[in-house]
Amino acid sequence: MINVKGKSPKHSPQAGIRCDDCPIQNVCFPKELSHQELKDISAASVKHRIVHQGEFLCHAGERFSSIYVVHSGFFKSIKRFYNGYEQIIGFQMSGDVIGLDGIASNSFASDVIALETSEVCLIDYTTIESDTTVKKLHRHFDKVFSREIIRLQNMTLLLGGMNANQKIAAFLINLSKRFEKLSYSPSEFYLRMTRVELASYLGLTNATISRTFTQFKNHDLIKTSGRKIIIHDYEKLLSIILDNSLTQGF
Amino acid sequence: MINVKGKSPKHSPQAGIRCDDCPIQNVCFPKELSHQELKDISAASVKHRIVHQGEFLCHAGERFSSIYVVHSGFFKSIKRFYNGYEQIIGFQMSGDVIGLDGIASNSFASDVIALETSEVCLIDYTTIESDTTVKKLHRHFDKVFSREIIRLQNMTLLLGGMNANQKIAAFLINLSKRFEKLSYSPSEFYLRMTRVELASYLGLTNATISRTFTQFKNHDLIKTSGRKIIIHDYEKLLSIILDNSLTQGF
DNA sequence: CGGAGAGTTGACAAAAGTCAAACACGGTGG
DNA sequence: CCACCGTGTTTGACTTTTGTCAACTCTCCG
Repeated sequence: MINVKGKSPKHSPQAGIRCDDCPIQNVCFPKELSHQELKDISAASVKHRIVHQGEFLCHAGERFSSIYVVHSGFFKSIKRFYNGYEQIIGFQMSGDVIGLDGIASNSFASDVIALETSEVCLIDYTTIESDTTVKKLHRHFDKVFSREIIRLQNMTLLLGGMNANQKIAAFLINLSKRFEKLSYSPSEFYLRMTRVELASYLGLTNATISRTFTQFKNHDLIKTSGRKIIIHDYEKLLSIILDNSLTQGF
Repeated sequence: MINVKGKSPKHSPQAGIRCDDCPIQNVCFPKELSHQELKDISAASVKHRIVHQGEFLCHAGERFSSIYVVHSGFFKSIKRFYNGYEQIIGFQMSGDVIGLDGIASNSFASDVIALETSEVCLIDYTTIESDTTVKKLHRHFDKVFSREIIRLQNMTLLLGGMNANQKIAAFLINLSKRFEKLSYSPSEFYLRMTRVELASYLGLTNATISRTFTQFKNHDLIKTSGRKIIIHDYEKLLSIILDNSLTQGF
């Protein structure tokens, strides 16, 4: 298991940054804003913070209220898995935005840790929302956005951290869940894609897909005939994803 | 090279769907909307379309104006690389949202192709924007969102489709560009992360990172001493990413 | 000067890719 | 109705890439 952990957080003082002469103000605000608008908005909804090396900018699960923009310094963001596996899913430097994954569920989806002493700007998410009736719709689409970001984050975990067995088990379980949500059978369904398409999706080759399906069949985890999939042992599929050692074992 | 292409698009007729009795209406609209609000908004900004198997829902580069929600059927989305390499970055089924990557630059960032005859709902992006002054800010943050989605899409390409040499070349070039944008030297910089962190990010091990750096040094592509990187042959690094065959060749 | 953490390197093992042959299966046309 | 074709799938033999484990080196700091 790779150690990508950060130190426990310490005190985080305020930084002395002003938005109106910030060289990366175009990251935080649209160019079309007048000088006065920018001043007003930044006064109302922007704060600044210093984060020292090794400190957490935010923790996965922590309540979301601000989007962060890196003013100076360097961060890593980490996604953790239930079994303790963790993987870096991004490095952020000056001008990069952190925390977009927090909007979907009002809590951050990854840990972010400073790799050197850094300054960040906090943009208060609640105050940049509009007051009109369309606000609801915007809020809604922000969540859609954020969910897509989380999905892609999970995709990087899968592609960067899993072997072929794990990837395919994860794929099957994911599909099973999605079918169940739509009130279709979670244990018996047809794939709509070819093996080649599946291979492209999972960063594998179709030969490996085939072999792994065969392997899963031989261990009575699933039954397949062509595109039809029957999941026999959901729990074992899950354990393959979570526990690397099992993967080799069977 | 994997063939994940779709057929050339044909005629795409309208589908007969109504939002107010749609089982997945909560995907397109927030729950808090009244029945009347939902009716008004859907009348104003939602259209429907049938896409037959093999047809494109949208092309990368095509002008963006709507977000798509899958009503029924199955899609694949594909990201293409300059050199012709292509990779599937997602499968979408009923309730999944397509096209969020189009907001950043007003054009879609990936091809989306139907794997079976499907119905989609088009949500007109322009009409769901608010009219207040805060509109600019929202529009701005939508772009920030969308850019993050595109970054993660590119990450899945890297993790799913590249070998160690390509991943590391891509990482160095990406970092070089980002430093250049911030008016730092693009050819000489310090890494802020350990080899272990880099390995976690790229889905490799630190041993492989080290070996690849050494290999790059031996071929005069870069010079390293500890965390300091000097890029000697940017063009060759680029060609490693783009051309698989070169990767083996040197 | 010594110790800790980070980085490099070597020997070997395991995973996945490559290439090619064989097989399955659905659709089409004789 | 059946032979044939094309597309997709499975499987085998072999190769390449990357991982694993461990030893060794380097560098920075106290």
